[in-house]
Amino acid sequence: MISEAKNREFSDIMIKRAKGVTISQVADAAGVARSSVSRAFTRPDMLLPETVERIMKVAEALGYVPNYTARALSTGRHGNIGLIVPDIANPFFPPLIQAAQLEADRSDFCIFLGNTEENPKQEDKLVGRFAGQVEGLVLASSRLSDERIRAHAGQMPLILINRDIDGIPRVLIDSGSGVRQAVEHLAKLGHRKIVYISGPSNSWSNKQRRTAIRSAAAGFEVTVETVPAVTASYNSGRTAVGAILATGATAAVAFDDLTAQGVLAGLAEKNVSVPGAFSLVGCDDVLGAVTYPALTSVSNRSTEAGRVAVSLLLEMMQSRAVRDVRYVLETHLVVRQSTGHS
Amino acid sequence: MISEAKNREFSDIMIKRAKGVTISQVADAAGVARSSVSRAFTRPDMLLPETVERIMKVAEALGYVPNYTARALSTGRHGNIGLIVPDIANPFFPPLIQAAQLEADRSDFCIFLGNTEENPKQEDKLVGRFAGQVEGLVLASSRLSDERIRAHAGQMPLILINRDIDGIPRVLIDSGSGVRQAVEHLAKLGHRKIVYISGPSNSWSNKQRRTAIRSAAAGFEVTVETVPAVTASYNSGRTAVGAILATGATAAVAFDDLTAQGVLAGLAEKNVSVPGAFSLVGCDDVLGAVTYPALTSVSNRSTEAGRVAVSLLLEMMQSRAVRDVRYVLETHLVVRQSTGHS
DNA sequence: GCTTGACATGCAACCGGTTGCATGAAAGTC
DNA sequence: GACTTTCATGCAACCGGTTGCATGTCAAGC
Repeated sequence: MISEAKNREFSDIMIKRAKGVTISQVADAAGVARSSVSRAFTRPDMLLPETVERIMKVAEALGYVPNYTARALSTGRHGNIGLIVPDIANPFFPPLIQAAQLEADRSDFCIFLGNTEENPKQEDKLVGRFAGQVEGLVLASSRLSDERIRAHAGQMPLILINRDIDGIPRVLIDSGSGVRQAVEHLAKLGHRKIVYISGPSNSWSNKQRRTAIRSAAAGFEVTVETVPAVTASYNSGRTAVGAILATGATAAVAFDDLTAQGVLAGLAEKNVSVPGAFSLVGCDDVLGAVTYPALTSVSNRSTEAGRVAVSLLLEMMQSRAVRDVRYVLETHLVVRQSTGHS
Repeated sequence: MISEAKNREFSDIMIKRAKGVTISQVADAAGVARSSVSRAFTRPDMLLPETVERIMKVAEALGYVPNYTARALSTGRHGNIGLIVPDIANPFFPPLIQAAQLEADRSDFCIFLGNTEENPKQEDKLVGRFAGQVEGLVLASSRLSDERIRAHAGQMPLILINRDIDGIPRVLIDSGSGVRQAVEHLAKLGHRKIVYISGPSNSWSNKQRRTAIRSAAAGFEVTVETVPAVTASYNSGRTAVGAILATGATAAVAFDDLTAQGVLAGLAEKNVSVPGAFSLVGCDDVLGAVTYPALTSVSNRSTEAGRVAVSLLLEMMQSRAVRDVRYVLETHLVVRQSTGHS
C-alpha cells in the first residue's frame, strides 16, 4: 500500500533552495538604486527605456521575482481575493469557483479558497484568517448570521452570493422563477398534491424555494407539504422517501439535484416507477442528463453568479465605495424524463 | 434579469473601513514596547503572565488583529500552501481539494487554490504568482514538463499528485491495480477484444492506465486497441463511440468516468445496449451509482491523495529537508451494472 | 550665458510585524 | 554586603518592497 524509494540512505537531503533574489541584489548588480529596480517593474514609464532594459536583463539573469508579500505590506494591495463556499464537493460550487477564478485572473487576482463544511464557526474562522491576506471577499451561500456578515463587511469589501442582506452587495440566483414553472408544469400534468423536500434550514435558497413553491401552488390549486431532508445530500434524499410517500403526494420538488438523486434511488428501491407512478423535479441542474431517468430540474446559473460576484467585487475594490447592488439571476425549468402525468 | 436596489441616490457610500489597528497602537495604549506586544501573541511564555494579560486586554479593546502579511515578511512563514489542479469542475478533484483543505486546516494553514484549465502556461503562471505567498505547493495531475516541475521544486517545497518524477516527493494513485482487475473481470466474462479509450496525452494517469491494460491483456489472451478521446470529458467520450464500435471490440475501459458517461450516452443513441451488447468500465469511480446503467469503475482514492499530499508537504516544510518519497495508493475494481457476458 | 523647466534617478522613511542582543532589576550565592 | 545569575522588557535592525521628495543633468528659452 505504501512504498517509498529504495535508496533511503540518499533520501534525506537538506534543502539548498535558492533564497529568493531581492531587489537590492538586482540594484547592486545593475548599478542603480533599489527604487529604480522597483520602478522598472511597477512604473517603467518613469525610467529611461534603456535603464529599464538593463535592469530587466540583470533581473532575468539573477532570476529575480518580485516578492508579493513585501509588496503587499507597503501598498496594502496583495492581489488576492477570498472565496468561501460551504461545500466544494457539492457540484453546485465547482463551476462557480471556476468562473470566479477565471474572472479574477482576468484582472490578475488570485483566489483564496475556503471550504466551511457547512459550519458557521469554521466560516467565521476562515474569514478572520483571510482578513489580512485578501483585498476582498466573496461569500457563497454563507451560513453565517446577518450580524456576523455585517461585521465582516465593515472590515473589507464583501460580496454575497445567494444571501440577501440589505446594504451588502449581493448576487442572487432566483430559483423562485424556475420553481414556479416547475409547479405549473406539475399542475398541468394533473398533480394535485406535491411535496417540497427541503434542504438546510439556514440556507437562503431553501427558504426562497419553499416560499416560491407555496405561493405558486396556491395559484394552481395544488396543495404542498414539506418533508425535511436535513442536509443537501444523496443520503438524506434517500432516507426521506418513506416520509414523502406517506404524504400521499404524487410529485415532489427537491431542494437540489443531489437530494433528488437520492430520492430517485430510494424510489427505485421501493419499486415506485418514475415518472410512471411519481414525478420528481430537482434544483440547480447539476446532474441533469446523468441520472436515470434524466432529471427534470430548475436551471442553475452558478457560473454567472461566480463571474458577476467577482466582477462586482473588483469594481467595488477599485472605487473604494460600496453600492447597494442586488443582482438577480432568473432561472427556468428544464424538462426531462422524471416528470409525467399523475 | 438585472435589478438593483431602488434607492440609487443613497447607493454610493464611501468606505469608512477601520484602517487596521497596529501593534504600535496597542503598545502605546498598554505602555509597553512593540516587541512585547509581538511576544504576547507569539511567545507569551517570555513575558510575565500579568503583562500578557494586560496587553491582551488592550488589544481586544482596540480590536487588534495581527497582520499576517507583515508577519510573513519578517518570518518568511505565511501559513499558506498552494494547491493547483487542472480542472475543478472534474469531479475527481473536489474531494481531493476538500481533503487537502481539511488536512491543512488541522495545522492552521490556508489553501490557495489554482485552476489551470488544463493549460501548462496557465499552470506556470499560477506557480509564479503563488511563489511569494505560499510556503509550499501541491501540484495535482500537473500538465507541466518535467523540467518546469524540477525548476519549481528547486524554489520551494513541492509535492506532486499523480505525476512520477524521481527525486520529487509524490503521491500516486495506482489505477494500474484496479485496471488489471478490470481486464481480468472482462476476460472472465468472455470478452476477447477490448478498447482503451484514452485521455489527455500529457496525463500521467493516462499513460499508466494504457500500459496497465496492455500488460494485463497480454496475460489473459485479450487484444487491446486504443481509441483517443482527446480530453477527459463527456463530449469527447460521446463522439468517440463511432470509432469504438468500428474496432469490433465487445468491451471498453474508459480513461475516466466522465468519458465513460459520454460513451454510455453515445451507445444509447446508437441503440447499443449496455451491458447486453457492450460492456463498459470507467475509472475514478466519481459517478458510480449515478449513471444508468450504474457504471463498473476503478475506485479512486483522491481523498486520501489530497490528505497525504498535504501532510507530506507540511512535514517537508517543517524538516526543511526533501525526502524522495513515492507514496502509492492502490485501487480496485468496483463491479456494477455496466459489464456483462460478451 | 544664465535661467528655467523637464525629467531621470537616488535618498530615506515607511508598511507592521519579528528577533538578537543589551539593559537593569530582582533573586540567589557565599 | 558584594557578586553572579536569572529573567522580563526594551532597543533597534531587519524582512523586501514602495513612494514622496530632493538632487543633479541637460536642453530649451530669452
